[in-house]
Amino acid sequence: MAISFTEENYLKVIHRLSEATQEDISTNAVAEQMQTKAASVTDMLRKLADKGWVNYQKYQGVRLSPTGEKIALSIVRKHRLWELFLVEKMGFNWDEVHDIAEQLEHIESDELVNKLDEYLGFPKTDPHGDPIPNKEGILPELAYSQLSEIKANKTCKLMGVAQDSTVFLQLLTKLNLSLGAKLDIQEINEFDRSIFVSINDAAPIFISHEVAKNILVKS
Amino acid sequence: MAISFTEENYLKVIHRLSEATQEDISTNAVAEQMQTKAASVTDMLRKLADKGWVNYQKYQGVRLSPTGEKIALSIVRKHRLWELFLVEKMGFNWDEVHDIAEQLEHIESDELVNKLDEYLGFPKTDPHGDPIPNKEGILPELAYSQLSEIKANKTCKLMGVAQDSTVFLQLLTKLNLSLGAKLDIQEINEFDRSIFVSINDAAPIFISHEVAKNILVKS
DNA sequence: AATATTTTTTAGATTAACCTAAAAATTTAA
DNA sequence: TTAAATTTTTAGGTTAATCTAAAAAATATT
Repeated sequence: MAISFTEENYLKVIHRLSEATQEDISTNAVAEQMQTKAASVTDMLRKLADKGWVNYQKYQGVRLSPTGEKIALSIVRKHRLWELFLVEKMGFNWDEVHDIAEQLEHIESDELVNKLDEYLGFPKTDPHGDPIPNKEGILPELAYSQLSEIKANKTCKLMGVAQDSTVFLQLLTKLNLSLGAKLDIQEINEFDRSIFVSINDAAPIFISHEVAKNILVKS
Repeated sequence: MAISFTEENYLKVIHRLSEATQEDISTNAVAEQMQTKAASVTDMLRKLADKGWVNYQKYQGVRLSPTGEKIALSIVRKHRLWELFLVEKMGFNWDEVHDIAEQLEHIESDELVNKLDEYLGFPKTDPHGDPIPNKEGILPELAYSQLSEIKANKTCKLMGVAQDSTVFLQLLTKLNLSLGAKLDIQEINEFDRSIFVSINDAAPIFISHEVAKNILVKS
């Protein structure tokens, strides 16, 4: 069945919201992510339900159906492969690729996606540490912790970010924080929960709790 | 000013039709290329004229304005660079890339296009021998002849094709005809204007006039 | 030059995706 | 457990891109 860019974006957003919770996703939550009004979302949810891509009962919120899940994962796969392509092959920085990948993720050609995957060496993660679903739509679960949850005096490694907004990534870059960085937590301040941390054995600096929440690490 | 995919496709089609003639382009000609109805074309031409991308007077046909020409060339540039990328880097055949490039040509990022250009080594032509406009939108004029215009007993080299439909390109591939092939014209048959020609010094074969018209060569 | 044919435009509808404003349902709080 | 607040849906419109059918203009033919 034919699918429009808009429908793809809705499925992607519902998928993203579903990763964070087991609950059904509310109309308002979708509206906020789609930067649109709740009324428009209601219309679209009915349409997506008619097409069999979501389970939706009015006033009850929405979930992806198995077919919808498959479609969403194929979009995520494309998005992340293209992001990696842009960084690895085109020489973009990790904070510059999101918007271009938002366009490229809608290119329709399974053959192209699989060739791209091969060209990149069947990568497991994108430039932000997010896992790339494979051809079968299986997404390797990477069990990382938020830096904000790590105890003082522990050492860990930066494996990913929970956000890929330009401002956030540029801040990390400024702090010399990139994938693979070694983090030694010296101290956690009770007052504002900011973290005093040494990055790659350099002199320690302060990182806000807000930033630490969006940094994913492996012990 | 914002531009839609549809508007881009109209400008591209008007540009393509304008290459073949000095005359204004008729509504019907555009309709045929766009696979749509003349009435829809009329509406769109008025809109494109309002935006300043074409010069259009009703019943008088249409031409690209300088701005429209610039936009059209940037789409052609993207299309051809992506086609070359697909063949050179992704390993597609020259008859498989057209439809994917039709999608990729609408990706909006000057930075990406220029990086792609660099990545491909600032190529002059695409996989079908068509010239690639440079960053400034200048399209190198390649003065090739149709194989159908070459006299008997001459030798020439295959430099491009005047068509990139899958059926045509697959036929050429079957005949062992690809860019750079050496062609020795043995004889031109008066009856059907078919050509008896040796390809890369192999035993000569027959090529129809229709095929020869779509093969571009350099003497 | 008058008529027939073809091309192009206009008029009026349709569909997808959105909107605002108002109504209905659900959830929260007194 | 009612009332208040919030969320969601419905109703009715808008815009872009298309369509069909009919009217108007341009071109070709006798």
